[in-house]
Amino acid sequence: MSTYPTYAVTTDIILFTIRDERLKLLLIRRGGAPFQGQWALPGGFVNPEEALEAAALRELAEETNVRDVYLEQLYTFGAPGRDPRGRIVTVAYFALMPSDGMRLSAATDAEAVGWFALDDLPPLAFDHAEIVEMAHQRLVAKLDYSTLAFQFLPTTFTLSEVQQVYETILGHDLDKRNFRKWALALDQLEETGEMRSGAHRPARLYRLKAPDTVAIIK
Amino acid sequence: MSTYPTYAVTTDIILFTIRDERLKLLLIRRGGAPFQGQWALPGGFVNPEEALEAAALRELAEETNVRDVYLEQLYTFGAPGRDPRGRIVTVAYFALMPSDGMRLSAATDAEAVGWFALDDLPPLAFDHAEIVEMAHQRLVAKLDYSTLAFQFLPTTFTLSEVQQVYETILGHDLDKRNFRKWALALDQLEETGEMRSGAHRPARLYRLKAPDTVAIIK
DNA sequence: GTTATAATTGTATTTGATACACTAACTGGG
DNA sequence: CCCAGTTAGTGTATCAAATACAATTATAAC
Repeated sequence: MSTYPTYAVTTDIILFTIRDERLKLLLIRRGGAPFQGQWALPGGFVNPEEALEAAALRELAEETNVRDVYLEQLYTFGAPGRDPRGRIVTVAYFALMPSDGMRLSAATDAEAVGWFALDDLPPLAFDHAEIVEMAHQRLVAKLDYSTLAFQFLPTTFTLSEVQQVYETILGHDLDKRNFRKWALALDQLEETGEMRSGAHRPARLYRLKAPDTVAIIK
Repeated sequence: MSTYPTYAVTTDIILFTIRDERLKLLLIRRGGAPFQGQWALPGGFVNPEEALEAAALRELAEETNVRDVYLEQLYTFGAPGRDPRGRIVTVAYFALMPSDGMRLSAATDAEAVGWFALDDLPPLAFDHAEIVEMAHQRLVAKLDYSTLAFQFLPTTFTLSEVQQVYETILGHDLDKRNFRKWALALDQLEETGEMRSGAHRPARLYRLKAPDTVAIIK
């Protein structure tokens, strides 16, 4: 137990949102070597006194100016050779945020930041394509048995907006009456009493009973 | 990107099995500091050219002489201060094995190896109690939507044995007819044609159609 | 052969998932 | 002010899956 090897540890963040009725992913263009100029997941090295999750949030804020996201650990990637700089162990975090209220800004390591549709990604640095694939699978799987999808919505929302989120992620349409029946039967929503007025018939606004919690609904 | 901190990386393994109709967990008694003499999860440092999963399997074999288990990554624990020796990042793996055919032997770091009922654990070293708790939650959750539980069984088994596994993990009895109907409707089992003879009426033996695969059954 | 024990089997009921079409409320343009 | 366009909102009938529930069969031990 006297001596043991050490490795660099990073966090990478797969941040999803929904824009223009498409599922999108946040990428940064790498400013330095390796893979200079290529698109990659935001992330970076963990500081000595910093929790892993805190490192993920800090990197996301530094590189993209995004804060207040839903975050959960996805998987840890540590195969030898996955980074040309040497043995690097990466703890990947999976994040979701609503479409509104984000302010992006390139900073620090990143020359540029951008949202990409998941079915139209550029070539990615490192093994990031694999990481994104796993995150996508997790997202789709969790739609089924959790209230994860509500993390794509602002604090108040209409049922049609919820349905839109599900349809976008699943990639197909859902029956309106059945969807609403299901959503209300979850016992996770309450009416705000307010209405959203647009160009047409106003819609009731709802909110989550427990806004910051993702419930397992089985 | 010129310099960055490095940390020790370990894997810990939470190995479950079922013995004496109870869910049990494999622990080792620590031979060295810190927490000398306390019970802990098997695990250890990752070698420079070794994949994380390979490290978990190697540690398990070295410390307990257990091989050929079902293994999946559980979670990565990296809080500063979780190990008194310094910053150590641990990738925890969740493992299952059938009750038969195990040969335990203490070796290397471990003074002793033992199986403990999950509801009767000794005090554990480090943050291992937290890790075990998470592994247990994952196990129970996956019973519901996967064929994970079959990894507790040998290659051929009776339906009553399957039911026993479910009842043990869930902690309550299940209706025999409904359970069998459900199990066969999974379309994951096939009859071997053989029977298991015991003290009473012989039972049909079944096997998994895909023995080394855990299917998602939703 | 009698007893004890585990294996095996079916039906009726309840619950949840699905398929499906019309009316209501608003905005904007004429 | 009324008409056209568009989105919000609602109920029922059918099908599938989950549940509740008890008697018979095959073997070993005595």
